[in-house]
Amino acid sequence: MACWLVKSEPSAWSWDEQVEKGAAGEAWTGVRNHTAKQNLMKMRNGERAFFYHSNEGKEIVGIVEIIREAYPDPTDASGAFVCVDVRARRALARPVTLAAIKAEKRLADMALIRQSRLSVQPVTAAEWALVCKMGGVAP
DNA sequence: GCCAACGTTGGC
DNA sequence: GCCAACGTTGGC
Repeated sequence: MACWLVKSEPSAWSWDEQVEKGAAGEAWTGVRNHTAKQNLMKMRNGERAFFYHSNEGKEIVGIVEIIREAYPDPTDASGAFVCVDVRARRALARPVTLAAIKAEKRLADMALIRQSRLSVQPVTAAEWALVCKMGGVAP
């Protein structure tokens, strides 16, 4: 199973808002980048993604699960982009900050660092396991 | 099809 | 608020 990381500015959509949606989840809309779209298209039901707060916080705060695979983004009038539905699974016991990720050599190749502007990105199994460990949750 | 100008993201 | 990275647009 592939692992992912999705970014959101908490002022636009926060982890707390995601948690409030509960098991029903919410559409992950607003992606307007083709590389990010490609990644959305690859997501499969049941896969997990880290929920990262950009700008404010700059840390991974939780884990979401894909509950609906890619479909046309209702917020995109052009019809070119897609969204998926995700539901919150659990918060990290300790958020993993960007600074902590940068300080960890084994995470130097994370897309979060190498492609800082990409809002939907793949995470390797090794990266997933390590970030979970740093965050105090089971992989 | 190239490339300069411009806009956006996101860290600092 | 600044700026680097990078995607997009539009003139040629």
